Amino acid sequence: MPELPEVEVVRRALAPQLEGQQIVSCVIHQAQLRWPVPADLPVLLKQQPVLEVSRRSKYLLWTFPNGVLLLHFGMTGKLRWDALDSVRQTHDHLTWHIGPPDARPAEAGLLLQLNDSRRFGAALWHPAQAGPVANHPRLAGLAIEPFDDAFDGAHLYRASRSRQVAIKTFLLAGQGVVGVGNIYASESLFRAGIHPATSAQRISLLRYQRLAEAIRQVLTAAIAAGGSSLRDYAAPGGELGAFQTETCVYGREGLACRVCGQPIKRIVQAQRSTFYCAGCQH
DNA sequence: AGCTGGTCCTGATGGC
DNA sequence: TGCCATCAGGACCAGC
Repeated sequence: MPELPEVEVVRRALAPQLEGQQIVSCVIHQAQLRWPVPADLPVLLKQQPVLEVSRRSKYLLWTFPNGVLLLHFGMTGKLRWDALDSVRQTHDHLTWHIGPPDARPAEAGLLLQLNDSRRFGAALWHPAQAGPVANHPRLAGLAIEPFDDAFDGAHLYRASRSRQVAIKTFLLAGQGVVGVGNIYASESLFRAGIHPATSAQRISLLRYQRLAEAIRQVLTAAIAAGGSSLRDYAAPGGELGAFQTETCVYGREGLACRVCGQPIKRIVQAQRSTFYCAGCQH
């Protein structure tokens, strides 16, 4: 599932391919995603140049002169390049025809498909006249980015005061830092040696400093691992390969901990699986 | 204000 | 072999 590292990997691949190009056309095949895709999106995007491809939390942002397109990949969303004459595949919900900035011939360029079988993803529009995209309702309340210079243990510590929920649940809620999903929450807590059921408000500043560092390390490693599998992504006909990040605890219930050998445990917190090592995490 | 549980959706899985 | 029930999961949101 796309978490922050996956979205960042996509952004890095997509930015040089999209920036400076124009949206020749845009077609909505299925408007019913997490929220309805704006019906006027094809009109808004037609012949608009892509100025920048950026990211906020797990949202991929395409900036145009007249506004910003926000893409969220939910559980199963992905982008795929296709040749112009390709047949649309099952669950391709949005198609962009991408071409050179001053392209007269409509046959120039490639198709970019948004494919999302579970339709937990989203495609939203933020008009330029509404001000900075950070004002968008979906972005306005988001916590700090994990790679922001201002993100550290003290930040997590402050954000967790009066929060009685388990630290794993607190991380997933995205109120202390964004972009840490179910996989990386378990992995970060393992790396920091913190038991996932610990109440967020009862974790010391020192341990939060370790956790903040662990989050950065885990996400950095995941982004680095994604780079290799993504190489094909940008090529026509290529696909985004399965993300082969080596996990320490996630999905390893019953297997030996890579550090101490104890069997990895699985519990359910807030209806989400959590994996941890009772030997390493307290 | 904080917390719990429901909700959207489809594909994979397992039981019978 | 086929059918059906169950489950996973991001993130919002209603209701306590």
